[in-house]
Amino acid sequence: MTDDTWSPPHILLAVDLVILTLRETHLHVLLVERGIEPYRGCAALPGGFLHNDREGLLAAAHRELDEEADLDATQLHLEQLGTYGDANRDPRGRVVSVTYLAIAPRLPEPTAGTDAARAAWRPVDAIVSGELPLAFDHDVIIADGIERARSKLEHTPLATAFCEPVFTISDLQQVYEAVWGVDLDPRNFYRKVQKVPNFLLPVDAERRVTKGRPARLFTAGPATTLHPPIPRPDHTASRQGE
Amino acid sequence: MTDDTWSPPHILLAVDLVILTLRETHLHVLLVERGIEPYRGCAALPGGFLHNDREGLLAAAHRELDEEADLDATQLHLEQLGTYGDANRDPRGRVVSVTYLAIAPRLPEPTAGTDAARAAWRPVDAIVSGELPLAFDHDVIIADGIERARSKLEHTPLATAFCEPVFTISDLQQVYEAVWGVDLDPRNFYRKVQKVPNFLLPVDAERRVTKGRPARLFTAGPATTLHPPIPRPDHTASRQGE
DNA sequence: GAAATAGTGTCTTTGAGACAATATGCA
DNA sequence: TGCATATTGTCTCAAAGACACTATTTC
Repeated sequence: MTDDTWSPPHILLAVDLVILTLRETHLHVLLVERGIEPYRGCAALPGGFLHNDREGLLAAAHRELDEEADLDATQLHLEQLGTYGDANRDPRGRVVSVTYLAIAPRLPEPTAGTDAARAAWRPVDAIVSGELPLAFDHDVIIADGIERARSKLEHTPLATAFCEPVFTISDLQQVYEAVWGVDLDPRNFYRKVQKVPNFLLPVDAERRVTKGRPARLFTAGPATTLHPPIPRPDHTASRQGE
Repeated sequence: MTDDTWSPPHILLAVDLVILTLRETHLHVLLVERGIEPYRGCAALPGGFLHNDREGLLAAAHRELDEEADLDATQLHLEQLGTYGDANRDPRGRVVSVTYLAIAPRLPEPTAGTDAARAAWRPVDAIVSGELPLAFDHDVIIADGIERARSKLEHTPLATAFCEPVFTISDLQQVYEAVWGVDLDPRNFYRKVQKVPNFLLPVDAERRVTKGRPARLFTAGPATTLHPPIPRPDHTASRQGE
């Protein structure tokens, strides 16, 4: 940064959270109902303004996660998604929002009696289709968050962050199918994820109640990137005509 | 965002740029010399504080690109890299910096007589190795920018942004080799990039002066993502020194 | 001619995807 | 038993990488 002269900035810095989870095989995002203008009564991402007392951005994200979603921030995958600062995105003035993407395992309804009482899980389908209008540019932020999650499923063990600490390969497949919005062959998926080194660690001699044959249980391994990756099925079949 | 009470924020918002280019087969980044404290005389990324008069973040990035690098912002690939807001990253107070990654073709030395007079291209090797100390956390920002560029080479036509409007496949290979820091087989590379639909468009019946056989010329095609990708060699193995 | 760079062919290994076949539980 | 889910096997095709070989220029 340089040493420009500048007028005293009247900029407010906010932190907003895109918290994704899986409910009933569908991807959901946590939204709150706004209590005041602008966009009063409208659905919006949980978030808030930065505390100026030397609070770091990531620390602020964790604080909002705790305050608004009543989620234990520890053990939750959290990463910076992007910063949104269009001049007119907030009618109150210049608000720049740093957004974070959080991935959570299956979770109960937000607890009443807390800041999170106004919060609820919403299926992302209703948002991307425009059925559920959102405050500010939060629809764009959510779309970016979903795309980020989709992309990271290919190369990172992010899918395990949607699962319980111990899970079956079928559980894992449901994550991929829900986030990507596709159907995958269970047999090929099974072999593929098992072949990636350090992706899944078998939990010795365990099983689980279901209808058919019991499934082996796994935990997330130490891998940070997947080699080879789990490729997302072709969503753009285009060919060159030379 | 919610409706928290908050103390009036004393936050300064800056925009910093990681401008990468290729010079003599090595990746370089544009750095300026700081004129005032803190870090006076130290190398730093070009950038500056946001003008508060409803200037968008991307617009601010373009403005700094023009002011400090004297580069024509049009035709330059520019994307948001990340936002850095650690509480103590700037001794003057709370400065949150939104960073952008810019990719430029081979460029001349920064023009004298402008804001860019203090600017110079520096090899990234000297920075990641710690030989050239940087102001603030700019070493981390540059490292993140390089990693972003490396990753995007695999799945996007970003490499063409390092090239002139018309280029040979050999030129393109040099980009991949410089950014990834590896050696690639020219014959496999040749076939591979040509096989990706809409990546390269042949320029009809052109050639270029060199020592050996003339090479065909290409321009960037309309592809936004590469199917199949150009895979980065296993970087757990060898790296090239020099 | 030799040297240098551009471009093609071919072989081997590996992974992706389709899908048959087998295993093991529950009603 | 029959059904449902889990797991294994096999086949085909495409892609990655190694590398011999041909093509076209300058010297």
